[in-house]
Order: sequence, then structure tokens, then C-alpha cells
Amino acid sequence: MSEQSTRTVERALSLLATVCEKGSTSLSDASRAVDLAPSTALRLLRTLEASGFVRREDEGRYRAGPRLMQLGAQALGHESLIDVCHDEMVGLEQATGESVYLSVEGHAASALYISIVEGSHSVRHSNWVGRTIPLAGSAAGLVLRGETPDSGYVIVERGIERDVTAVASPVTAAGRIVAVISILVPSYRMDEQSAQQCGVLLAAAARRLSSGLTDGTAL
Amino acid sequence: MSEQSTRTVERALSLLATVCEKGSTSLSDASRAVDLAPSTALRLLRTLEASGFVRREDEGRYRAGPRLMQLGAQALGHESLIDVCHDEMVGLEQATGESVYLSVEGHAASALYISIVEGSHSVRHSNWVGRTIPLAGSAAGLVLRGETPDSGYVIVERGIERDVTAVASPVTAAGRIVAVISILVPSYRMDEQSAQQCGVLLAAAARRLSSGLTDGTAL
DNA sequence: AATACACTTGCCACCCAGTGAAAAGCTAGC
DNA sequence: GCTAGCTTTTCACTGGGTGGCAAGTGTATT
Repeated sequence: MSEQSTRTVERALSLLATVCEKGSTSLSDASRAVDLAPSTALRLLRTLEASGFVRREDEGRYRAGPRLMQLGAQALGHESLIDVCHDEMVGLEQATGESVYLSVEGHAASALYISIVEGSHSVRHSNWVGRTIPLAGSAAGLVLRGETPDSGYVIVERGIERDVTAVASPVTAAGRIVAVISILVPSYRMDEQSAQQCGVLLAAAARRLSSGLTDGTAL
Repeated sequence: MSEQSTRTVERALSLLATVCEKGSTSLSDASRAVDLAPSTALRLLRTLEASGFVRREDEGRYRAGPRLMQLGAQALGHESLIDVCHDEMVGLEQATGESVYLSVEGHAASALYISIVEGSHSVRHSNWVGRTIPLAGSAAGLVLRGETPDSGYVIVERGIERDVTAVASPVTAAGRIVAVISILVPSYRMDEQSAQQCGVLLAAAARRLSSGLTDGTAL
């Protein structure tokens, strides 16, 4: 093996990922997506199925399985971050009416959205939970890289999406950045001044959360 | 192979599961838990780490990784059940003050809690999201097995936990049971009459959800 | 009906990838 | 310094994973 990593497991995990990302896949789709012989893909998918990581529907298509949901839910729950941050996020939503996200550093230079409090505007940014975005060019990415200015928040207009403005602040525990809270707003609704206001609110909420996490009050 | 299933992948998945379940594990703990040579466990965990399914902390301990959270969140989200059911669950919580759960059938004859709206009582049943319970002897289990009486709800006193009473109703889509909503209450607070009331409320909510899912309104 | 195409599945010989014992580092405690 | 326990590397062995092939099934096209 070239980089001391088990090929078989890598393949199985790739299959798991594609099945999840496509929502529902046939064997041949999956095998083509990861460039494997159908017979091999079948064997691996069966193994995943036997462990409950994927589930097979009546028509033979594969979907994400209950075991994956269980472990995912546990993992998200363990990061009790979601619970800890929930109230502050609700507060921000109420103050701004916009969608408030919580994200953490993901795999391979990405940010992963793990929680949302949806905004109350009818036109709003909705449901990116589970998605990843590149660190480069995103407000969350700047914050995760520790490039937050002294103001305590980052504003990015038209970063990942052309019509969205993002404001983000770091949540720290014992000095380390552990998460990002951010507000995503349709750009047309956001001018310089309201962005600053959002930033101030965000930074304040983030500071409260950070001190709670650092001294253990929140846990 | 005895049952046409790849041993290597099975082992890797077992490792992944134990890491998640223990929250944080050392290499030797994990290798002992799944009965593998440390060197083998190390290699597999590195593969999992390279794919982001586990993450290694500074001190060398393993935790659930971002990729797992991502896929888990996607899987849970795909089952947009959580979104669809959320409002009704909030309504039930407001009517009763108790914790309301949403669960689906899990792996190996179990029910998996995937969502909660926490009750407002200070003594309440809190946060079983991510846990599984056996179908046998639980209200959710009875419902998932299709053993709901004509009343439309099941009441189980002291099923899984000695001091908890559970009331559960089935959520169906196109005639098939796809989920269970349930209310879990500390038994001392629940008498026969209030349990019946809960049941009626639950059954009504479940019926509304089911019809919405069946005719596509909810999606 | 007959043909063609695509997908799923079982089979099995080949051989390389996965394995685990052993040994070497690495820390922490006595 | 010595011991105990954990992590990590190395390496020879071999059995588990692989994928080509063909049979079986399903669904468009002529």
C-alpha cells in the first residue's frame, strides 16, 4: 500500500459517502461513481448493509442506514456544542430574523454546518446542515483559520454564493477555536450598516458562549 | 469468507462504532474492545482518520470525525421527517409540557431516536437522541411492529426505564409505518387519565402527519 | 416475439493486500 | 535506573479481497 492505509476500507467508505450524498443509488451507479467492479461494490455494500450503515430498499436501491444516523446523531450530540449554543442562536435569530448557523472545521480544509436556527423572513437562507464549504473564500473559513479582525467578526459579501452575505464569529474554548456561529442573509436585504450590527451582536453572543465553554459553566 | 462479507471492512466499522459509542478512546482501548492486534487497529483507525470518519485529538485519543457528522446529518435530513414532524411535535410539547420524541426503526430489532422537542417541566425526560432501544417491551417498539390498538396509541408504563411512562403513535406514509412519535413522562406525574389524554393528542398529531406524508402535502 | 441493452448476482483462480508477532520508541511512575 | 503500558514501525507469511466472466433478470426498441 502506498500510504499505509487499507484500500478495502477506503473503498467501502467512499461507497458509503456516495450513497449518502446521492440520497439513493443503484449498485451500478455507485460502482461507477467510485470506479469499482460491480461485483466488488456489491460485496462491500453488502458488508455495509449487514452493519446497518446502508439500507436496501425494496427496489434494490441503496440509502443511508440507521446505524449511520445513530452514530451521526451521537457524534453531533457529543459535541454538546449544539445544545450549548442553541439559546444564543435563537436569540440572534430573534434579533435579526435571519438564519443562524453553527459550524465546525470539517475534513480537508472545509467548514461543516452542524446546526441551524432558521430565520423568520419568508425569503431566507435555509438548511445547509450537513453541507461543507471550502475554508477559502467563506466567512466561516476565515474565522476557523483564526483570521478574525479585532472587531470580533468577519463579513463576506458574495463569498460562496453570489447573492448571500455572511457574517461570522469564532466560538472558543480555553483559547482554541472550536466552532463558528454565522448569519447568512440574502445580500439585497443587507447594507453595510446592518451587517455591522449583525457583527456586533454575533461577536457578543460568541464571546458569551466562549467564556461559558472555557470556565465550564456551559457544560 | 463465511458469509460473503469483507472482514476488513467489518472490523473498521466496528472500530468506528466503538469510537463513537465511547465518545473518546485510546488506541489500546479500541483494539481491545474489538479484539484486534494493536497494529491492525492502528492501521484501520488511520484509514478512518484519513477519510475524516474519526478525528485524532492532540493527546492521541480518537473521536468521531466531521465526515461522520456530515453524513449523519445528511441522512437524518434526507429523512426530512424531522423537519416535517417538527411543528406537530412542538404543538404536543406545548399541550403537555413533556418531552416529545421522533424515532424510526433501527438496526437489529431496535428503535432509534432521531429527534426531540424537550419538555418544559424542570424534571423531564431529556435527550435520548442517538440512542437505540429494543423493540421488545417499549412503546415505540410495539408501534413499529404494527401492534397499535384501534385507539391509535400505545401506553407502556415502566418499559425500558422503571420510572418512565411512554405513549406512542405511528406515523405512516402510503400505508407503511415510517416513524413513531412518542411522549416520555416521569411516571409519578402521569395517571391513567392524563396518559389517555396524551394518547388522544398524539394519535391526532400522528394522523395529521400521516395524511400529509401520504398525499405529498408535507413534502 | 425477438433483439438489444443494462443491471444484478454467483463463481472462482490469482496474487497482492491485510495481518499480527516482534521489536523499538516513548512516557510516566516508583 | 528500572518497570509498566502505550504507540508505532517493520516485515515475512498467507488467506482474504479482487474482478473477469457468465448466467439470470428486467425493460425498452424494432
